[in-house]
Amino acid sequence: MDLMELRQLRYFLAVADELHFGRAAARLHMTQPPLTVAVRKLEEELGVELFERTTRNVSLTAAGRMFRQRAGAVLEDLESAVADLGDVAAGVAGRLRIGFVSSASYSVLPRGLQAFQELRPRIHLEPRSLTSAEQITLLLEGELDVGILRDPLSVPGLHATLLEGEDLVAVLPAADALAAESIVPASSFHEKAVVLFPFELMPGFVSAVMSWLGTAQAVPRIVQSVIHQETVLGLVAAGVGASILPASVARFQMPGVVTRPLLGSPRTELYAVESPRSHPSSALLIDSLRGSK
Amino acid sequence: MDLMELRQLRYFLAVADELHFGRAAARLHMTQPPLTVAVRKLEEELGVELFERTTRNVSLTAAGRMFRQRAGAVLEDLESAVADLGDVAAGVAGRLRIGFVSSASYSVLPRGLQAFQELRPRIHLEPRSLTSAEQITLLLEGELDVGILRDPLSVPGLHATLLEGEDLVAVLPAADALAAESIVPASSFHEKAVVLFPFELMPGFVSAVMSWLGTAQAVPRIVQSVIHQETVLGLVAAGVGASILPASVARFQMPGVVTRPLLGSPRTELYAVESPRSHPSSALLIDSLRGSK
DNA sequence: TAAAAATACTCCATAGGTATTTTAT
DNA sequence: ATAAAATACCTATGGAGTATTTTTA
Repeated sequence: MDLMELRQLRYFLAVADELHFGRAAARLHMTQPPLTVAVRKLEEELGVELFERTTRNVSLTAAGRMFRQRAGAVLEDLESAVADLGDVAAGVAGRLRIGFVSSASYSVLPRGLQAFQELRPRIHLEPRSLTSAEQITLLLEGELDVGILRDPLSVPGLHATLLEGEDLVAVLPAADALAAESIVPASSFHEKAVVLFPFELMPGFVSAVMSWLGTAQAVPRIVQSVIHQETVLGLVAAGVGASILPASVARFQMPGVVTRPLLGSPRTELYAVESPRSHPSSALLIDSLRGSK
Repeated sequence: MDLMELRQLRYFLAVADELHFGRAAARLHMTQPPLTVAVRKLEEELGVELFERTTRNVSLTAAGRMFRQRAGAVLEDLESAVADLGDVAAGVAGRLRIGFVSSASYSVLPRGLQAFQELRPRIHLEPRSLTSAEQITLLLEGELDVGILRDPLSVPGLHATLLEGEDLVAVLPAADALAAESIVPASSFHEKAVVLFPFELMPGFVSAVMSWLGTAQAVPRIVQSVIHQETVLGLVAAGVGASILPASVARFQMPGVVTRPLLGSPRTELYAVESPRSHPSSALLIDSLRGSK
């Protein structure tokens, strides 16, 4: 059964169409004897008679009729796969696996994907919400074509493109003393209860925050590490602690939470990172993300 | 493109699974060099790179990922077709194309098909209402596996099995003078307006009727030739003419129509006819039709 | 430097050709 | 008697093996 070959299927289908070995051979640009032999061999391998033959008449058996249908469909499927291959290689078809940090899902991502989809309607986009660390792992394994993440620690083998920079802001419970300030210095976070993203999952972003705090030797007390911006805001509103987040959190307008600019205007940056063995349209996607800021 | 072979697809899929030419070759019970060559050749034929390779790392390209899906599905489809082949050849699966005259659709057919379907649930039955003549043509062409028809003129190459015999009856408008008789002789049809099936479409049945009429040299006036029993009854009810039909028409109880037995009790017979190149379960179907009379 | 892919070559299995025979109408 | 499938035999392409080289992490 492992010896069956497409050649034999093509021969079988030609004979099934013509019901005449001579004409089928002509159509296949070959002579009749090897065709007869090849079809016989196929029947032996399958253990089933596909044709009833006399020297005057060739006709399909019930099994042959069934196999004609199925084998024909198989060949068509294969041909359509081959036809699509060129399009995928050229980057006009296929699927593109995209990772993104949740904070990208409100601005860059939706607009960028939409712009890209208009250029490449036959590419199926598969965006997944992932942490920066997860994305870097998957990008290196080739399981992701493009990652959208914050402040990547530069990783060898991955090329990063800046999508947008954004100021960081202090996120404070309304009742917090610091809420009275119009601008918050790093020193004021010293010994303060703080809710932050876990370093392991967002190494770039957290180290950016830490380096700003380091300018004033401020060492905050990390009371919680949580992954999602929304959760951070909830904890701040509940008075668990203060936090530092990208300015775009202001979009949420959460009651009981106020935001203040930071002294020295530290920034966080959103990058698109391309896998070395990514889909050929990855570059175009990154352009779309940059263009639709 | 016409040179692609299943062997190459199997090789490609093995390498795509292992992402390592050496291990893939082992799995295929072959050595590494010819595997490398075969995959390279496949890529050349397709005009597309399926793998990114270094001596340290083999990974799929976007095109390769797509082709892996599609080619894998193609192989599975083919294997399932091959697996089903045995069942079709053994007659436990497949489709069975059945022709029947409309008058069989009330008794033999439904019961017979149901009985058969219980024995062979995986065979898909395809019954079609056809005239006797159409059935004989299709049976000879191998386009039909079994035909159910009346009084076949014996045709070389077709084997007929008697399913049931039935008396013929006179079918008369209620107002007809013959309706007063309790039994109708052939002679009374001489010169009489008669509605009958067309000879070309039901040669066996019509010649049976004619031969009975011939016993009394009766020559009726054929005023209409129609195909369906139901239409014949409508015309008789409308007073267009008398007719001769199988006794089972009594089932219809049509107002304005009476039936009378015929002198000499001529009969019509329902046969199952098997195509010479029919499905292996044709014989079983015919048994089912006979058994459930 | 070591592991793995690529290249070079050799051999033989088999696909396909030519010539002929068999068979069914 | 003839058309077409089956058989016999031959040839050569190319698939697979062994030995070796090249590459990169």
